[in-house]
Order: sequence, then C-alpha cells, then structure tokens
Amino acid sequence: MKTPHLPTPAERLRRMHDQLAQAYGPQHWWPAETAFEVVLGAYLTQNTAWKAVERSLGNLRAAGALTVNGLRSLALEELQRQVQPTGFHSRKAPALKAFLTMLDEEFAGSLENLAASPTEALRRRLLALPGVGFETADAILLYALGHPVPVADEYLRRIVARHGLIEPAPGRNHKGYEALANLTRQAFASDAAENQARLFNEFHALTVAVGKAYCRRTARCAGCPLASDPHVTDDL
DNA sequence: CGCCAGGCCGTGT
DNA sequence: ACACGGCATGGC
Repeated sequence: MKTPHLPTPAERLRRMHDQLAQAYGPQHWWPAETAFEVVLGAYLTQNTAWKAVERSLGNLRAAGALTVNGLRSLALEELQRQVQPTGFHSRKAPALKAFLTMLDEEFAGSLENLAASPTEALRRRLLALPGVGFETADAILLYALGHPVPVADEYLRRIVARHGLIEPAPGRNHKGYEALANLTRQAFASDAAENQARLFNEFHALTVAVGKAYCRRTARCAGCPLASDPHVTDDL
C-alpha cells in the first residue's frame, strides 16, 4: 500500500516550478546576445529594475562597449556615465573594470578560459571580486558560463518565506542564500545531471516572472499561479 | 509623489 | 553570526 505523506519542501518547490512552467512557458533566459552581455547585465541589475538595465546596455551598445575589447577601451569615467541609468554607478563601473582586469590578467581576456575552471574554484574567484555577491556570482556561472548552479534571488526568498517552505524564513545573508540554493538543488535532484543547468536556468527565470507580477514587497497575490500551494504569510 | 527594483558592502553589536 | 544603513537612478 502506498503511504500517504506530506510533501517535502523540495517536492513543493518542484511542484511550484511545474506550475510556473505551465503558466508562463519557456522563458529563454538570459535576455542577452552574448555571454559578456550577460555579465554586464548581472552587475547592472543589482537592486535595479531591468528596464533601467536596458537603458544602460543601450548606452554601452552605442559606445561599442558590449564586448571585452570595447569595454576595455572605455575610460572609467566614461563607463560611469554610460551605466548611470542603473544607479550605483560609482560602485558598478569600477566593479565591471575589476572583472575585466581579472579576465585579462588571469584568463587572457577570454570568457571561454574563465568558464573552463572548476565550478567551485570559479565561484570563489567571482565572489572575491568587488561588487560580486552570491546572486551575481551564480547568475554569471549559470547564464554566462553554463555551469549548473542554482540562482537564488529576493523573489525566491519571498516565495519560500511566504509559503513557509523553510522555517524559520531564510534571511538575506550567507546562510539564507545557501538554504535557498540547497532547496533548489534538492527540488531538481532527481532529474538527470545533464538537465540540471537548463532546469536551474528556467526555474530562476520563472521565479522572476512570477515575482515581478505577484510577489513584490507589497504583496499582491491575487491571481498568482502558485496560489494552490499553502500561503502562510505576506510578511517578508 | 512615494515606493520600489532580477544586491552588495562596511560597520556596529 | 546577524541587523542595519548607504549606495543612485528612473518607472509606475
């Protein structure tokens, strides 16, 4: 006989992915033409609406700075002006230059060389860069370099907290991030290894899609595709 | 007009 | 370890 059991948090999260995939369809992330453009977007979108990122990327495109060579030849002051629409430019511009310096000095200016490093060492190297925290590092790893790592963001943190998947609710710190990343890994642990990068890719994109629509700081959950999963609180 | 966005970092406890 | 405030701009 089958034993009735309550779904584990990982099973619930996997079910949420399935519902989001059905509701929203393929997301085709990351929205960029090249891997380097993904890196730029990953920095620029930090605590910033994607609409603003598009403006900054448009400036960089007009300046021919969407490539490694193009950005390298752009003076810091000029770069700072180009990325001004995304805010925090006094931090983001030097941070992008620091990424470029690392790429040049340690990987011959090649993203392919960078991507060839083992995932764990690569993640540590990215986290050592100024302006690169857990989410930015993992977004670069997954979307620019193709490594199979989950990406956790504020939307996922809210979804997990509000649906009570993790108790107590994960905080915005290292421990909280790792808890969200581990939960996501568990959710897809039974999938084939060669599919995990694609699943992590799609899941984060879907998380942002539902988050933008229904999981803002001021909760507006009416109509959310995840409504069938028990929702315990609207608090952050 | 006020709130908020696909975080990160330095500082204080 | 964890909370908290600063960082900046533009969309809605």
